[in-house]
Amino acid sequence: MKFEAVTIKHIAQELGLSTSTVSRALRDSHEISQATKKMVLDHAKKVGFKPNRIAQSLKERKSLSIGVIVCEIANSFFSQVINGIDSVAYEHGYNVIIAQSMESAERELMNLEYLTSSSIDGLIISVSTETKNFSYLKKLHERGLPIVFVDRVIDEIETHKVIADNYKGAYKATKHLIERGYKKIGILSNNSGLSISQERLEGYKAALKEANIPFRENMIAYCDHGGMLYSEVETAMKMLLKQRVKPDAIFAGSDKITTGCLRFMKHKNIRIPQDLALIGFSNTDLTELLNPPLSVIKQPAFEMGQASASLLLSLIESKRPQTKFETRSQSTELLIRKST
Amino acid sequence: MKFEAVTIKHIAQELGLSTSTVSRALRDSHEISQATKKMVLDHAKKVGFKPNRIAQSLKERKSLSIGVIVCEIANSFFSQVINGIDSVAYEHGYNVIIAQSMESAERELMNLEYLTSSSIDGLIISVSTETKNFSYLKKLHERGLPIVFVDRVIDEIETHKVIADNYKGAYKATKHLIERGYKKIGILSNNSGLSISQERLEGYKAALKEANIPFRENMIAYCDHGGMLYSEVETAMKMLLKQRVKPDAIFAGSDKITTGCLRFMKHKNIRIPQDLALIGFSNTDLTELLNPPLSVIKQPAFEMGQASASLLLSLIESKRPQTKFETRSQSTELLIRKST
DNA sequence: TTTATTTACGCAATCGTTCCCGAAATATTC
DNA sequence: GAATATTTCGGGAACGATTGCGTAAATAAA
Repeated sequence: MKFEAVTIKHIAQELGLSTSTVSRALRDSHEISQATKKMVLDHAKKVGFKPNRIAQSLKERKSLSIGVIVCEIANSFFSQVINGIDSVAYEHGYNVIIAQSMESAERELMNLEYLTSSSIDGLIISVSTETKNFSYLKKLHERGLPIVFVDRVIDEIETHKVIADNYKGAYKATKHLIERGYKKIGILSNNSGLSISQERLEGYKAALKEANIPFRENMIAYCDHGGMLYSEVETAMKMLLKQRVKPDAIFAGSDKITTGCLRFMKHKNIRIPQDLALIGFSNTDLTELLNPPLSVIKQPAFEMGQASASLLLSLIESKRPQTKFETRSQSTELLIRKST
Repeated sequence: MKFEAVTIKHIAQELGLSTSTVSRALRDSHEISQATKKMVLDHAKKVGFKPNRIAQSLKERKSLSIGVIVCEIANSFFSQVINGIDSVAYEHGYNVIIAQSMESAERELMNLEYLTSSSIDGLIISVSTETKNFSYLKKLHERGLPIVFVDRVIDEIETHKVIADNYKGAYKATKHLIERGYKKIGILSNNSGLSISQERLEGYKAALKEANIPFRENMIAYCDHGGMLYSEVETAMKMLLKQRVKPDAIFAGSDKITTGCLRFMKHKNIRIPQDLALIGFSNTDLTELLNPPLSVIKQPAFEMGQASASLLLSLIESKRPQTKFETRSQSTELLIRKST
């Protein structure tokens, strides 16, 4: 099935002009007379001419589309980020091509190859939990592909990065728990290799230290795939609960881990917050409707998406190679509810 | 910033061959000797050659990308649909370009113009609540753009459609309420113009009729934007509750309406299900963690996405214009929990 | 040895736009 | 009125990959 479009050549023929003249008239060049311009424009409108973006891309050597790789679209945080990206990309006439890594380094690599072969002008990526080898990404970056990291960043590559203030968010959450009287605070962390995990762990430790509570290594359990599988949250929680000194509160490190933890506690009939308090990073707008209403640290996901898109566009549209990069850290919000 | 890629021309030059030979060697043409093939392939691999998809698209007159328009990405139902679309599109080497209408007919039209000018090979769309004028879409379809409707379909255009079994879903939900002893069942419907609203209303009516409960017009309230704004759910609920005969149960017609309704009832301290029972269409995986755990009708969103993508691809890749179209209806699931 | 056939490759056009040149046609200057 | 400047347009070459056609050389058949 073909979708026959009208081209500049058609217009030129019907109007007895050359394609160059038509092209210039459409682009409002100064070297075309008002009369011809009007004629061309009118006719173009009449026949519904739409420039072929693919031909333009080939000629201009840019595709006007940006690639986005996140671990999962159907995740409230990332879907909000995408929403933000979409909003500014759209404004600037860019397409957004989305791919999911599903927390798999292999799929991420495939997506990467795929998107770059699709001639994207730039990339926004939040690396998967599994990714340990950044060489391909690095190579792409060195070859000149504009890249912006969002949320899950890596140090090895110098470029713009957009993150939430994970340190402070975790600090605030932990401090809140301490102020509520909890002293044995378990932390359900995302994959230890992730930047967000490390920052959040630091924030957690800082709050403990400030309250003179010693940090215990066995109070930390990792969910290597960010809670994408319920089973890993379950295992982590069981590990935490079979310690000699059981935690009286849990601080969960990601959206899926937080809700996964809540699910676990419900299954085990653990009362919240009496038996065990719960606070975690989460971006669903349903947290206040949960049982109990969940205290959460909320990230400005939409704004983070917007920021990363505008940074990427500035990178793409800059004439000469950038050398100054910024890491934009956006503040999180602590919402205190019944679970703590 | 440019991202200089290696082209066929480079390879040809370095190997002392013509571009045609290189191209043919890469495509494993029979008219190239094994020796040259090997030489080209090895060299291509060494320099990391990736064919320029834009040039291919221009030549082949297809872009290998499909457009998707939904009302909102950050909506559990649609993000799952997109997930399904992505999974099959990716397998077939297609890009997915996503746009959001935000329930606005104007934005939808802009997205439509935008995506088609981006030379998409086909379109999957779930129309916005506001859309009343389908002429642009119709024109596109007549001009040969393959289109598949998902969830929110329109009768005016004959093509493949993928829907959930809305009639049966609504019927099951209403019947369930009746069996639980509720007789005054209010319905919080999505925009009345939408196919899904009509089908769900019919299912609701059928269940009432079967139980000899008369249908009352004032038991139905509409949320014209599908509950995208909390305020419209609030208004609708207030309207329902100020009737002379107040409902003892609510059947909500969409994801956002269902959770919006729950939110409203919490704010008003309405006990669920004692004062008012609640069941609704929803696809969030958090419903069992809500307070109370919500009885819902769940749609096979991921599978619907998959189905629409494969139908679209069959349309795109079919040699001659299709005339036989199917409407694939996928069954919903009734999950009974504490809210009813 | 001559003719037919196959093998292996290059030339050039094509997809739809853009843009560098050059060239009329018209306008301006001395 | 000749020389110069300006305006307005067309020719044609890109962009990168694909492909029909042509052809030289190598091989096979007569």
